[in-house]
Amino acid sequence: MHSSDSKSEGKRFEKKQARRRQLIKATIKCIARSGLSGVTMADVTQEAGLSLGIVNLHFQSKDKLLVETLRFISDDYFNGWRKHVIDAHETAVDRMSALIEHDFSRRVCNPNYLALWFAFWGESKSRPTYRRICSVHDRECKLMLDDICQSLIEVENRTDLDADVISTTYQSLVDGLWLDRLIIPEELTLEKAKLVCRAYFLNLFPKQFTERFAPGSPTQ
Amino acid sequence: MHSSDSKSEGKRFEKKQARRRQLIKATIKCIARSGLSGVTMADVTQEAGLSLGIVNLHFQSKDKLLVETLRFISDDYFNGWRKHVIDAHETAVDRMSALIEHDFSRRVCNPNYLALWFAFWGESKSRPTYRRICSVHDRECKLMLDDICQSLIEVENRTDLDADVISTTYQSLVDGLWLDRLIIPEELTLEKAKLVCRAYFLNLFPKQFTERFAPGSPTQ
Amino acid sequence: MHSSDSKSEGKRFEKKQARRRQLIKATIKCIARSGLSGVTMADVTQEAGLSLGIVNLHFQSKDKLLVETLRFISDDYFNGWRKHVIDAHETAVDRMSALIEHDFSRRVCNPNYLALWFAFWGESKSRPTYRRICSVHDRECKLMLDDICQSLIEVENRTDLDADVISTTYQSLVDGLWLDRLIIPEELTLEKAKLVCRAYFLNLFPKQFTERFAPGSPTQ
Amino acid sequence: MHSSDSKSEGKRFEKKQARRRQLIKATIKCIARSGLSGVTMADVTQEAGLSLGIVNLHFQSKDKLLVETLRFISDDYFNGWRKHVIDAHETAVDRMSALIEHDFSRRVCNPNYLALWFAFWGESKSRPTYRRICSVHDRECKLMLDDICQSLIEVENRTDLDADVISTTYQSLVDGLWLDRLIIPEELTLEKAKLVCRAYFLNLFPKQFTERFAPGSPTQ
DNA sequence: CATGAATGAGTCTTCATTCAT
DNA sequence: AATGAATGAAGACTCATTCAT
Repeated sequence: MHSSDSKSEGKRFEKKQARRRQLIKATIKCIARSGLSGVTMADVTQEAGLSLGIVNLHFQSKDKLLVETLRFISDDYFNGWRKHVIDAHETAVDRMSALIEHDFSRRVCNPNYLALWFAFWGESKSRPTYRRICSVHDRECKLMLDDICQSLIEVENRTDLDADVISTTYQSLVDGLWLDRLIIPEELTLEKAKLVCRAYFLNLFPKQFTERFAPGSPTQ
Repeated sequence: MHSSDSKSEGKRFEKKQARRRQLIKATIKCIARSGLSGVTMADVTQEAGLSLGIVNLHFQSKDKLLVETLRFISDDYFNGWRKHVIDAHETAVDRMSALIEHDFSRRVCNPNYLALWFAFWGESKSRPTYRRICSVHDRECKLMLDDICQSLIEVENRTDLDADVISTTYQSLVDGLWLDRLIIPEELTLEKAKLVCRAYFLNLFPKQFTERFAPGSPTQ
Repeated sequence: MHSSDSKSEGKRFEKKQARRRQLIKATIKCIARSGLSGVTMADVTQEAGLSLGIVNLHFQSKDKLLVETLRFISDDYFNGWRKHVIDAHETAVDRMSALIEHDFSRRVCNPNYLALWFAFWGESKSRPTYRRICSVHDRECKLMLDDICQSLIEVENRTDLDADVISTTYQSLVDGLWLDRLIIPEELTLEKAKLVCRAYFLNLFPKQFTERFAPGSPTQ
Repeated sequence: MHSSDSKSEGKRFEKKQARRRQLIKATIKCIARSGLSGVTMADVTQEAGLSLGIVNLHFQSKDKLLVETLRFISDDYFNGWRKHVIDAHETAVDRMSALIEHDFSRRVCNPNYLALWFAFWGESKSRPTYRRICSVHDRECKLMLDDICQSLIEVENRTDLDADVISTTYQSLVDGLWLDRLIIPEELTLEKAKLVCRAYFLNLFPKQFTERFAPGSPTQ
C-alpha cells in the first residue's frame, strides 16, 4: 500500500508521462480534424481510447491540455531544428540546406502539424499565452539563424548584406509557404516550396549554393 | 406584390446593406478581440448596438455571418490591391513598390485585419468554405503579380530568373511577415517589414530598385 | 377623413371580414401542413400573400387567430349539418342517410379538415378554450341526432333501443373513422367508412334502411 | 476495452433503462399537462427531478424523447391487450368482453393517456414518424380483433355479417369514445362508454352477449 | 390600413467539469 | 488511477409581437 521506493515512483511517473503524451497526440489529431474551436474533450478521449474524465485528471482543464499541446509541437519543432540542422552539420551552407530540408520534410510540413500551428496562431491575438509559447523557441531559432546567415555573408564576402534581414526573410518565407501548403496544397508541392527557398539563397550567395542548388545539379 | 415605387425599394435595399455592413464591422472587431471561436452572437450584436435577433434576420446563421465577414475582408483587400497598385501606376517597378506600401499600410496591415486573416486560416483546414473564399482572390492577385514580376525580369534583362518563383516568394514573404506583426509586433515594425521586402527586390533587380530603395535614398 | 356614412362603413366591414377569412383559410392550410405547433405567423401571412404584421392587426394575437380558426371550422361543419341534413330532408331515415353522406363527403372529410380537428383535439386537454368551442356545436348536433334516432326507433317500433346510446355510438364512430382516415387513409376509403356506418344502422333498423343500404342496392 | 465483468455491465444497462423510463414517465405527465407543443425540456427534467442536460444524454434530442414516449404508450397498450384479452381468456365472447373492460379501464382510459394519444394523433399529419409508430400495433390489434369477430359470427351463425366491418366499427367506436372522455368527460362516464360498446355487440350477437350484458344482468 | 425591420424572451442543445463508484 | 453518468452554465436560434414609416 505505502510502497514508494524510487523505482516504483519512477515507473509511476513514466506511466503518467505516457498517458499525457497519448492525450496530446490525440489532441493533435482532433485539432487537425475539427479545428481548435471544434475539439471537444469527448473527441480527444475517444481518439485516445480513454475515458472522458481522464483529461481533467492529467491536465486539470481543457485549456491546459491545449497549452501543453502547443508546447509539445513547439518543442518538437525546435528539437528537430537543433538535431537535424545544428548538431548534424558544421558549415553554414550545410546547415542552411539542412534547414530547408527540415522545414519542408514530411515530418514537419505535414497537414496535421500545419493545421495545428495556424490554429494556435489564429487564436494568438486573443490568447497571450499562446503567443508567449510560440515566441520562446522562435527567438532561439532566430538567433541560430542569424549566426548561420552571418557566416554565409562572411564566406561570400558580401558585406552589403544584413544577416538580420536575411534570417527574417527566411523565417517569414517559410511561414508563408506553410500557409500555402495548408490552404492550397495542390498548388504548392513540397518540392516547389524548397525550390523557392533555394532560389532565394542561390541568388544571394551564388558561390556557396550554386553547386548545390543550381538547376540541373542534383538536389541534395 | 406589395405596391412600392422603385425609389423606396432602392432605399430599403440600401438600408439593408448598411445593416449588413454594420454587423460585419462589429464582427471584425469581435473576432480580433475574442478569436473566431470566442465570438458570440451576443458580443457581435452588442458591439453593433443592436438586438440579439438581428443577425439571423440578415445572415440566417452565425456561420453565414462569419463567411460573409471573410468575404468582406477578402474583397476589401483585393479592391485595394487593384486600386492602389494596378490602377494608380503604370510601370512594374512602380506597381511593385506600391504593392509593398499597400501590404504594410495601416489600412491593410492593422492588428484587427491580421487577427481576422489568421483566425480564418487557422480554421481553414476543417472548413473548406473558408479555404475556397481565400483562394479566389489569391489566385487573381498571383496572376497580376506574375505579370509585374515578368516585366521586372524583362526590364532588368535577367532571363535566368523565374517570375513564378519570385511572385510566390513575395506572397509567402508577406504572409509570414504579417504573422510576425500579429505575434511579435514589437519586434517587427511596419518599416522593418517593408525594408525586408525591398531588400529582396533590391537584390534581384538593382537597376530598377536602387534609386528607390537603396539605403539613404528617400523611402517612397 | 371623417367620412363615415353607413355605405362606406359597410364596405369597410366587409373588407375586414374578407381579410379575416383570408387569414383563417391560410391558417387552415398551414396547420394541416405543419401541425398546430409548427405554424408560425410568418407561414400564415406568406400563405395568405400578406405582410407579417397583419395578423396582429386583425386578430390581436396568434392565440386568437387559432381560436377563430377553430370556431370557423366548427361553424362550417355545423352549418353543413343543418343545411344538408335537416333543411334538405324530412324523414329520419333520409336525414340519417344524408348525415352519413355529409360526414364522409370530400367537403367535410378531407385531409386538411381532419388534420385541423385532431390538431385542436390534441391540445384540448391543456386548452379549455378549445374544448369549449368544440363542445358547443357538438351538443347541438347531439340533440338533433337524438331526435333523428328517436324517430328511427319509433318508426321501426324497437322500443328496446335507446336513442341516446345510438346517437352517441354514431358520433363516436364517425370520430374514430375520421381518425383512421387521418392516420391510415390508404386502409380506409371513404366508401368503406360509409359502409361501416350504414352497416350499423342497417342492422338496427332493417325495415327502414334495407332498401337503401342493402348490398346490391344502389348507393344513394 | 475497459475491463468490467458482465455483472456490472448488466447493472449499468439496467440503470440506464431505469433513467429512460423515468424520463418517459415525466414526459407523459408533461404532455398531458401542457400539450405536445407546450412541453419543454426544462419541464420534463424538472418533473423527473433531474438536470437539464440529461435528456440529450439518454435520448439525443427532444424529438427522439417524444418518439420514444409514443412508442412506450403504444407498446404499453398493446401488451395490455395481449395480456388481459388474449392470454387471460379463451372464448371470443370472453375476449370481447375483456377488451371492452380493458379499453375503458382506469389503466388505459385515463386522462393522461388519452391526452397523449390525441396529442400525437394531432401532429401525425405533419409527422410521418408518429403515424408509423401508431399504425404498427394498430394493425396487430386489428388482426386479433378480426379473429374474435369471426368467431362471434360463427358461433352466432350470422353469416350475413362481416368480421372486418365489425372490428373496424369497434376500433373506431373506441377511439371516438376516448375523444369524448377527453373533451367532455363529465358527459361520458366510463360506465356509459362501456354500455355503448356492449349495446353494439348485444344487438349483433344476442345469443352470446345477452346473459352477460342485458340490462339488469350484473355487469361483469 | 398595411408593411416588415427590429426586438428579446424563451428553447433546445452542447460540452467542460465534477464526483460517486 | 480510471470511469462515465450527471450537471448546469452558456450559446445559437426561433418567433410572437411591436412600431416607425
